[in-house]
Amino acid sequence: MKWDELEEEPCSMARTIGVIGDRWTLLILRECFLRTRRFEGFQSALGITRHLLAERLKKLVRQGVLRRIPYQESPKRHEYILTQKGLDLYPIMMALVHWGDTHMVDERGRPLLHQHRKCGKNFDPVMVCSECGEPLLAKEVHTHPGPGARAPSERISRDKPAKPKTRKQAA
Amino acid sequence: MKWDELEEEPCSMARTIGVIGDRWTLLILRECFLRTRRFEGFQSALGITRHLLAERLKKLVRQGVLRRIPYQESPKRHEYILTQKGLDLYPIMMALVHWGDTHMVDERGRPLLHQHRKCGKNFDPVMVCSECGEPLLAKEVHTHPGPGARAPSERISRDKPAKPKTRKQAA
DNA sequence: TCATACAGTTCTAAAATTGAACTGTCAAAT
DNA sequence: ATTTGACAGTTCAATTTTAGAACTGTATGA
Repeated sequence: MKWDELEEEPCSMARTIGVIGDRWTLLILRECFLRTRRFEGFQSALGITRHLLAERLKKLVRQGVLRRIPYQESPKRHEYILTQKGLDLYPIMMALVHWGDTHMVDERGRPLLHQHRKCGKNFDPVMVCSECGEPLLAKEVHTHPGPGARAPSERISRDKPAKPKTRKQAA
Repeated sequence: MKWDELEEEPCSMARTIGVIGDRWTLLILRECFLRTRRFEGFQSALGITRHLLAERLKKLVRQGVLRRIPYQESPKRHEYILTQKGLDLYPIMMALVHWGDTHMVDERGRPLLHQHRKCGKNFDPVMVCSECGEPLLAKEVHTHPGPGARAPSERISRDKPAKPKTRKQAA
């Protein structure tokens, strides 16, 4: 599977991954949300090679996640600013941070705290159902094909139904 | 930056990316949430090379995201099951899907609908503040260093304060 | 005996990433 | 007038990853 094929998969997650699903891109986006806007800023904050940084920024601009805006003439200089499409990545960023806060902190605790302007408190992000407002648990969600689903015949096979025949003892 | 260094960064997002931040790993996890459990199941659903699949599964097991459980003796066969740590990735998956649903669908509409058992409706995931329950907007969140932050002197520089000196006209 | 299911491992070729140097414009300092 | 430094890239060889295909080995059923 080539990476531009990802964007044509009938799967919203695959398409998202096609746009932001690599390590450097995610780190670049972290910096965007931390208000970094310029080439040198990204480069020195991340230690990414200039080559890759240039390429990733181009891709994010092409995808409409960042906008390249001139801030100075001669020599022409540009800032990279999140578009609305980019700002909409915020829940993904927060979800990543929260999982790290939950499962990857050391004895010292969280590297970063988040404060909600509206209520003034440090918070964790919680994902809830848009319809009833209850927190979402994987077990309580059922998926079914939507209008953009691939026809059943095209669908990729999953595990066989485990037709148990006579196998020597499952453990 | 090497990839195991990522996990030692004082940043929860970087650490999370160190565990799940590559394209195949994310797709493997999608399959896990869609109930795929076995090597062949992942391989045929994703078209990933067997080599990479084996490696990624090993890493996810090492990281405690998946557990490798025997389901058959001779030949020994195992299933890969999400641990609680793995199940906790659900908000990340849903956030990825939701962004794709919002920004990457074609005319045909969403490939997959999600139904919440509790309320019976198809829903979108919404990220809210754990303290006040309001939806989170990037603009309304302030970050500040937590106990696990790197000492200020070690901190990486961001853009210069744009000391405007006398430059020829910003556009 | 032969074909098939399953879960890998091994190998080479192709692609992506790293690291370092280089380009070019302009401002400020010497 | 010349040098230095900031900035935003581009170029290129060397290394690392990934892709693609074949191979290993146990066991079942035909």
